[in-house]
Amino acid sequence: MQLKELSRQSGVSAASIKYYLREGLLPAGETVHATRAQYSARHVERLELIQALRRIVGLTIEQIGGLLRMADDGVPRLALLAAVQRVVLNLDSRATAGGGPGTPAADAVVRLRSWPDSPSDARNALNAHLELMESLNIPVSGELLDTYSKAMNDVAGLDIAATTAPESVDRLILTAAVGMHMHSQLLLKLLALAQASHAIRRYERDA
Amino acid sequence: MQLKELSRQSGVSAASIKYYLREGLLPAGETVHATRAQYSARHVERLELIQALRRIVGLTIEQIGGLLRMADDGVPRLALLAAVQRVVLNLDSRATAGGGPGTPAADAVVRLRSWPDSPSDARNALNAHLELMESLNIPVSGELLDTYSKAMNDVAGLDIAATTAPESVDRLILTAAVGMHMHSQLLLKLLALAQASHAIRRYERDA
DNA sequence: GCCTTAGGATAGAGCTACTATCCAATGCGT
DNA sequence: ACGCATTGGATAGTAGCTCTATCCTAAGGC
Repeated sequence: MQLKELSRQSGVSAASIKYYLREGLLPAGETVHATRAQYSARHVERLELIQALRRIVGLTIEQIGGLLRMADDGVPRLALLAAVQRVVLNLDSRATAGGGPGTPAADAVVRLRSWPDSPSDARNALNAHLELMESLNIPVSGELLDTYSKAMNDVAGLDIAATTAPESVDRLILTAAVGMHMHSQLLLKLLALAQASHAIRRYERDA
Repeated sequence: MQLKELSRQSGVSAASIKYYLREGLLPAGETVHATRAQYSARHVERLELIQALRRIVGLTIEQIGGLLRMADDGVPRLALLAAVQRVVLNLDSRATAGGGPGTPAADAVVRLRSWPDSPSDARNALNAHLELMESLNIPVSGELLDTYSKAMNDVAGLDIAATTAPESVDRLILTAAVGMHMHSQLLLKLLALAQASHAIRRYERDA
């Protein structure tokens, strides 16, 4: 199929497809002649992936490009999942310069939950975030971290258990990114409702 | 003090202050004469609040304006807190048209946790989100919701208990917004670490 | 042989949050 | 009294992002 047909099937405008080609999100079609290119079902799939990452997950073109380039370079799946996590869960605060000493609180959490103690984006992000909270004078008690981390441990156990390894790398990215986003948002919605409920009870009691 | 001094004390450029005045984020100073205005310590505080909401919490000018106008209109604190929650925790997906029938799953959660059963932004957002997940074919089991909501109930209990009512409304917004944002981000960082830990264990076992 | 399409380049549009410039009016220091 | 600095108001420009549109030449298909 050629550009116009690809546009029709994917629902993405021809101009946008050209833009994605320029930005390296979509591999070039097979050039038959200087002015004719063939696109395949893979291109349709790739476009659907791009749309989902843009519209549902809300990633930027640059972030999507990074993930897709990793996928095309054959990066191992675990590393790819870590990259997905980084962009979906915002682990790349500029403050996240890896390799710092680590906060005592984060170390305590990792020990308490007996999580594998290896440096990672998630670990660095946690350290950076705890330091940020400290610098803002927001207290983080051991009890709070304990409760939070226990809750997240329970949740993550279910999340990972529900994960089945998909066929293609593109689909791995799709399900991982969309799933992570939806689950984290679900968590925040439940948090909001729980907070509101507690707040109502408290205000009623005070009144 | 006049504009230049206000700019110096707050660290915000004079041009930006003018912009905030135009957008109604900052109340006009007391006009002494046609070309002279007096600003007070309240203006400095307000600017610090605006900066925190922009740079730390990442709200848009429009969202900040909405909150500040509510505060200036003397809206009750509980309603103000709900508004803060809405913008900080992203409860305003366009799909959140309140008053729908409600999903059975959400009803079940509310009953299970014995949360006050009143329609609210949080409740609507949860309903909309569950419907969205369903439309995307992402299964949400009762067990998952149970685990998630129990975790969030525990967490919210601590969050609310830690809240002390601040003096001024401006400070209420500041501590609520920054606190909510930092706590929700902390939760996501812990979720990331927990997921990564579970994933590593799983991949190791599979390998 | 003409119409359509590909690819490449470039420019514009719409959004957000500023930033800069220009202006007339006017107070303050000297 | 005079001029510099400052104010509010208006307007325009900038920068980053994601497209969208236009223009062009080359070339294949009917």
